[in-house]
Amino acid sequence: MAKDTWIGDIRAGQHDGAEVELKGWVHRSRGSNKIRFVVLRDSTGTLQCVVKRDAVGDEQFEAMKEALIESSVIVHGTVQATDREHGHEVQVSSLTIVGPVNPDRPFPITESAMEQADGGETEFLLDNRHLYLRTGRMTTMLKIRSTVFGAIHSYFRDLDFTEYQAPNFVAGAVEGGSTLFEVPYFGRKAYLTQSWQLYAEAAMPALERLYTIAPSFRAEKSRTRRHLTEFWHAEMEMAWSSNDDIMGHGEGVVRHIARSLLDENEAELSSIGRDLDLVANYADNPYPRMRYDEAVETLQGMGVEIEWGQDLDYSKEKVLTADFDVPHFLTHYPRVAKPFYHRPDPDDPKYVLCHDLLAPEGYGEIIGGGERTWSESEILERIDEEGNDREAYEFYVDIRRYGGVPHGGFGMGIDRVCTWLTGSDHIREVIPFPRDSRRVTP
RNA sequence: GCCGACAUAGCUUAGUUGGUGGAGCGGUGGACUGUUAAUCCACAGGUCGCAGGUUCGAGUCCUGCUGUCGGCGCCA
Repeated sequence: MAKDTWIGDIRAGQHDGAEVELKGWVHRSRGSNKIRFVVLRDSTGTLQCVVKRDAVGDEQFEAMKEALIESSVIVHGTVQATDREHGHEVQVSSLTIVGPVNPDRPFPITESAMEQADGGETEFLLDNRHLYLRTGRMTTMLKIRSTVFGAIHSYFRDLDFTEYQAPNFVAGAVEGGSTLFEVPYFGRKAYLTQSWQLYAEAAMPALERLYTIAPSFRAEKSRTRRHLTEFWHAEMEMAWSSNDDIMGHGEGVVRHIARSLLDENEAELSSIGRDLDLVANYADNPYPRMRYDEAVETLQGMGVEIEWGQDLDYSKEKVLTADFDVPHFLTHYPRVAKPFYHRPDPDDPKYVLCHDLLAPEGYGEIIGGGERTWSESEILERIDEEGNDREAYEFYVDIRRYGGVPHGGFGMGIDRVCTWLTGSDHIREVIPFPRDSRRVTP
């Protein structure tokens, strides 16, 4: 039963002249009542199969004629190298329709629907997501996405980081003010996690260097092309490290992702129209670091209305990054603009030792991180300062009572990185079943 | 939470100052032995999102509702 012949291999010339058994789905079918050209699709590509009535007999020929788009079929035939469009085709000797498609409900996704969506993902394509995944564009995105996940794992594992899992049911918030998804929990309230960070800090004295790839949940009613309510979060935490050390790894992992895409998915990137030189730029060049104050001065110099102490919102990030040709780090935000766990700068406690990584081309923030407040007295002071409940963070504070050390980490929005590196118009383009404030189905 | 758009066949859409809703794709039937979004002929397919209102007459104008999309804020 197992499949052993793949369209990608045939197109690479590995089966020229050979008899093959090919399993796949009908992508297109056309022809006359004596000869049909069936473009077959599998996970590795498409290939034209030539079905002649004389070769397969009336019964199989009629069956093929009736097989609609996305019918699953097994064909036997001979691989032939040709000068025609696909380079290779299969001369079919026999075929079986495995799973037919009902003509009352034909495959509903048309070229015009996809062109019109232009990556914008119409309601129809979102409703029929299980079928949209089969289209070339979505299949390509899923392959690129897989490379990105693999690259994150290989970056951290090659540097002896340990992969570590935090709970997804939690009792309290990480981000001050962010909205949590509340779930019933045996008569109590629990929440879906927004970040593994607090639990990562708990394991930091044990593992010293740790990372995770996990979903995070935020109940924000955001209506933008860069937000999901469930997104994939790559996070790392490291003992004995400074803000600069952490940024080094943020830059390292992003450049490694860009390099991996060039090494493994050049054809896929080209097929969705991505400029490879841009991606190479992101892989090969260092990412500059700029202090918050500098950014504010730059913006003020450009005539943007901004006061010191304000967080930089997306519209300001966009103005700031307009001329950037690689991602830039923004560091040393005002203490008042950031949550309690950021460590105040010992040289000037008006600031915290933190960083955001801003992607170019207007894609916005892809990483947020920095040093953590690590002494008991300082963390209590910061919790009180923000009016948080000490009790809710008891275990978090307790970590610091047993050999606290300087440490830090970051969180990276993997879906945002995928959106940016593929040059996509919308974060929904790079995840199979996107979740936002208005959609949990299919 | 705030602001702004949109809703016509399975899909993508046209529809002029209000006057009998068209097309392409897809489907069905037929023709065709080398097609590349194949081509050609024919047929089927519509509560114009829902509910009211104005009018002799509403897909078109007005009100409300629902849904969807985009932007802001917040963030990754």
